[in-house]
Amino acid sequence: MSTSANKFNKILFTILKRNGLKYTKQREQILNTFLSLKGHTSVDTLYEILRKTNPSIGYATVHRSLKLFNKIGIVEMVKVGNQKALYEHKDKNRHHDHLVCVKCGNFTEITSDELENLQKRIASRNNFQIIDHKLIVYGICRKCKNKR
Amino acid sequence: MSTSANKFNKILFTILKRNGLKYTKQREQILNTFLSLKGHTSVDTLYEILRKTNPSIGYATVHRSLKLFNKIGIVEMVKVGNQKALYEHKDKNRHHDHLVCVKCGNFTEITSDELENLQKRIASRNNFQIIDHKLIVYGICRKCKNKR
DNA sequence: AGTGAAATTGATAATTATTATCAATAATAC
DNA sequence: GTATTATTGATAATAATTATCAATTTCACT
Repeated sequence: MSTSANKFNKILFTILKRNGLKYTKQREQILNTFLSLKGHTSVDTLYEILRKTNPSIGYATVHRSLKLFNKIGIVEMVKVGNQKALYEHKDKNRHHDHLVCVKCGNFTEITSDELENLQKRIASRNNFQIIDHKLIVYGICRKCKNKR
Repeated sequence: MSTSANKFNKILFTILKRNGLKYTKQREQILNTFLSLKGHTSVDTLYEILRKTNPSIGYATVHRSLKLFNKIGIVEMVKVGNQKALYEHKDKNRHHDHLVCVKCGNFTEITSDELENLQKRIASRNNFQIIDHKLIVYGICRKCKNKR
């Protein structure tokens, strides 16, 4: 096991403990495999990959774990419309949002300090205590624009 | 039928026609009943209300119609997480977004020119042709903050 | 007004993602 | 090491949405 994986595992252990949860082999595997992937990963995709190294892992466990990781703040969940949930790495410091192309379905990640600040102003105007926000901009990406 | 309903019906007819769709009694009823309600309406709620005046109307028709109305731009759809879709009146001129309270589930509508402009800047930076956007801010509303 | 092509409806089945159930197993505090 | 408690894996249940399809309705065109 690599040093960085070891480091992640310690962090995982600490966070789970802090939340009164147990550190399990499955959770370790699921998180490490998830972190080895880039971009946006669905439960199904991750499950299929995990099965190669651990054929006995259960689908429900993968589903539950990703959901749990999202809840305790170590992975990010993105949902667009009725589509299935996708999970992505959590930026350590910056929240990011998404441009979604309605033609090809691809995501572009965006970060914007202006948006973070604007959000705070809007919330304080409404006497609203922000926990999080999700901005999805729908449109047509550069590639698809050029296609026509 | 009221004058305003008549007006809506003409608009509906025009928009349907423009989209190559037919004007039906059901679509008229569904839209008019929907417009007579305030706030955020689910398919189920609207279906139950419609059944009182038209017991033979089908659930699928209500579902399809709201979805269609959203597609052709005459009603707005809001989805939060895995919850069922809610539909709301479309603001004629202004897009609006939502603050969602994670405690009580209530929505607060917000409009922001700053956000509209910011969105445009972000999109143009990414060479992205905007169609629409949805911002949902999750947090705790004034009422629930004061409750504790 | 009548007609024919095409769209819509209503009932219901199918689909899909997610969540619940529960006995067996594993992790952790003591 | 043991008791307690959470988690796992398999699968069933749930819930929203979408597909199917025969019967009906709309509408463009005479």
